[in-house]
Amino acid sequence: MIAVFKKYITEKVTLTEQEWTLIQSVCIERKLRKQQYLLQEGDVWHYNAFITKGCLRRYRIDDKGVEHILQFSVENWWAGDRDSLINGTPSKYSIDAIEDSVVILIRKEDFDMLVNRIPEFRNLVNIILEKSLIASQERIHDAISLTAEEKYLGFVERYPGLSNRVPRRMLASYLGVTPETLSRVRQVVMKK
Amino acid sequence: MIAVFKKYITEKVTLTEQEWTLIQSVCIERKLRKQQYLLQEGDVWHYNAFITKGCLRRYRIDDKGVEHILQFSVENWWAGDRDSLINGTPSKYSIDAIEDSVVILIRKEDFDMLVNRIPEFRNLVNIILEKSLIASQERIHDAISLTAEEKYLGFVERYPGLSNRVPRRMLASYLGVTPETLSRVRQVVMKK
DNA sequence: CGATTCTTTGAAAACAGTCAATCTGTGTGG
DNA sequence: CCACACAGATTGACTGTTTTCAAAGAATCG
Repeated sequence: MIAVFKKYITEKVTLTEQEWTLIQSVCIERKLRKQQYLLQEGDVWHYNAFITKGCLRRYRIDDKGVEHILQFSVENWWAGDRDSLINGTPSKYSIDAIEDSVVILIRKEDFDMLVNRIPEFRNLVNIILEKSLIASQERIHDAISLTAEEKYLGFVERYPGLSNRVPRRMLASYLGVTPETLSRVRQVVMKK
Repeated sequence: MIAVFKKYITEKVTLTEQEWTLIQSVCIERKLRKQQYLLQEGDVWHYNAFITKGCLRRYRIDDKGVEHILQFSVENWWAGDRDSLINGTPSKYSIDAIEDSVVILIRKEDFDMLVNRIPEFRNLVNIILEKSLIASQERIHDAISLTAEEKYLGFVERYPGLSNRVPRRMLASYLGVTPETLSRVRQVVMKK
């Protein structure tokens, strides 16, 4: 499954063979069964995780026991908890697999080494950061501006594949509405 | 007012005198009167802006003419539209001053030059990016999880100075509720 | 001081949430 | 392979919160 990662990397930046070998040398492949945790709330997160197969979610649980999903990550995207990683603090999030998945883990020290030794890699990481931030801003905008129906339609439009891939209650959680509300919203949308 | 910027920079990283001179050479100071635009929706944004005095807001206007504020920026923080800056696309946002303000503008080309020539500066920029992303994630969590009252209390706690500094209707817009709701929420909170 | 904008208040309507019951689909063990 | 159990999704009735619309009071600015 590391081939997926190589493809991803080489499509974005041009690397020498040595550079790729270096990257590969610090990659840890890990399989996750559906439901399995990659990170549990309270633990410290030490990696960057790239998903080569499957789908993960990062979420928090509030005082009332309700889950709130911050992110879905599928193949060719990254997962992890930046806050815990950078500050070394216990994570507020849990991450688990919602499908059988395969991820590539790179330890923070190794990742930093790659960033320092491979300028192209640094660029790539930076672009990802920028994109993530821009996407977060969009999501904030949607969260504070849109009705439940608009949020749902916006999600379907933005992530066409995902809306049929993740369970509805998780989609509801991601959108910040109850499963019941999502169900009703979908009914209305269907009739149009 | 450039002294504010120098203080900010030198508190975060150690620079040689030449490096600071280089930075200073590309800084453009601009005063903004209350209400004045720094960026108007539809324009392309070419800068990074550091606020040395005052307070700015970045916002969008929806189809119904309602403003939705994505960000407040006060002294010692940054403003701008990353999306437009990086992709060269017309901005979806407007940025204007909600107090008489002073900002330092650095053109994108100059900023990139600084990042390339001054490793410490690159680090600083990266840390800011990371922090912004972490903060955005927190805000998303709040937006999808909290009630109006909790959002308000959360804001007051997180930005104690700001809640009395920005007009209430703007605070409401930032939180994603109507001014009326915020007004009522505040009443309830006062009585406790 | 007058005009404008902002904030608050009130009442009604729209919207989303809750609770409970039913329906559906999936996976498991017999 | 079937039947059953279980979780997820939907539906209905109700409650509660937030919005909307309208108007009055407060603050701000020229």
